Amino acid sequence: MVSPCDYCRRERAMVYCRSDAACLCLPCDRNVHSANALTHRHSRTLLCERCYSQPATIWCAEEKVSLCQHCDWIGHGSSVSLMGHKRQGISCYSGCPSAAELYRIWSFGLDHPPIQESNCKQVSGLMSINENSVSTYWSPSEANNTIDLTGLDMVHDLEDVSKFNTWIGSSSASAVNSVPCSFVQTAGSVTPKLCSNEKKDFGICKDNSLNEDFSVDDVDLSFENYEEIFGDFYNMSKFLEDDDMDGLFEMDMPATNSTCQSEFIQEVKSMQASSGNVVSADSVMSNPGMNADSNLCIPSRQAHSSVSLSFSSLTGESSAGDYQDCGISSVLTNMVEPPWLPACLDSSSFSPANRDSAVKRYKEKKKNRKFEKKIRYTSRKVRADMRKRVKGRFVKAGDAYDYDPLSQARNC
DNA sequence: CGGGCTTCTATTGCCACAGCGCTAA
DNA sequence: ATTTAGCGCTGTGGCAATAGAAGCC
Repeated sequence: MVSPCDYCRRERAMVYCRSDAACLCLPCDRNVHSANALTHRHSRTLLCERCYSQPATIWCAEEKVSLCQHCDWIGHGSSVSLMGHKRQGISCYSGCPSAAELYRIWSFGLDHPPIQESNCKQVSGLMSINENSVSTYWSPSEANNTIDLTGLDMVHDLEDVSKFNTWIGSSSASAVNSVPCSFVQTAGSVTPKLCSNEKKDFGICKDNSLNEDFSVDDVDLSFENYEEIFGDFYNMSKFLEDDDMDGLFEMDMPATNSTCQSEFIQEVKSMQASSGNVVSADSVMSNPGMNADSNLCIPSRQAHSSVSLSFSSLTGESSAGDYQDCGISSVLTNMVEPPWLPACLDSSSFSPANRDSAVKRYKEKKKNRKFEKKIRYTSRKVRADMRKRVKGRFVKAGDAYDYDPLSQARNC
């Protein structure tokens, strides 16, 4: 039974917002979550196409359906034949991603992008981070859970793991959650570990460092007219045939190097220490399809290293569980390789010159980045500065006060 | 090792009201 | 089509209350 959008009650619900516990159609998803900065951070994912009530965590490439853990378990865990289905993790996104980015996120098995560039209208929005699994899950009979390290053409001499998060077989919880890797923080070092039963210290980097160069800056993403774009989402073959998605987004392209990674680790540690909370990202977008299948134009490692990520408010406004559910925790723990990447980037666009330019732009933006309070209305500030208070609260003009900002005594 | 206590730090809510943005006349 | 009036909402800063973490016994 197809679920109607909880908001408009007219369109078919396609995404599930964990924060709102609501099933939304894409236009409403955008409307609701562009309302303010808080709703902007709500993590959403596809809706399970079986039960239409739970967030999907799995994309079954064979059946071409998105499934929640429960439905996946029922569907794939019970039958030997179905167990062999090739599946990918579906992760969450937040903010207001563009049509192209949503396409990239959910491009499992798509041959063509859903839109043309002209459909992509830029408005403010946080690009989110792809939570990409780091390892490849195979059925035990195939590879004994070995991690597929193919395709790791290390530009920066990093030891890394495959970006593919496709697996076959009955998915374990860790696999389904697409959180195959996390860090164990020890004194002075960060050691990655597999969350699955099989531990393998594959080493994010030789010096246990991560890439600092995640852009905190916003990346504008958005699109309008979801209907046009995703109206037939489930019939992917009808998507438009313009697959030239390059250039749709200008992305910061930070370099990956061990020094920066080390600094970044320290930043993360610092944030963890200061927040006392699980470090989480406010904007998380995943794109398992984009690199999970070789048919989908797997980007090069170099390309991965050049992707900008948008982090802010790392203190976690949503519950840790929310982020964990959608694998965001592993975004930070797996940040060795920013996974958010256009599906079919031409490798030539990551030439050394472009890369240097991108790095330069990134550095400049980072340098100029300010987290200080921003006054939007100076007139209101002036008024507030002049206003008299009682215990910090504004009082009516003429009322007795205990704080006069204009008082010389207070100002000294 | 866990509980209770203290200390420290960070976050949140409150207040009045000018002015913004929108709608209706 | 333009102007005006009215209304609801936003944002501004300092303080107190609250929450949470850390340290100690």
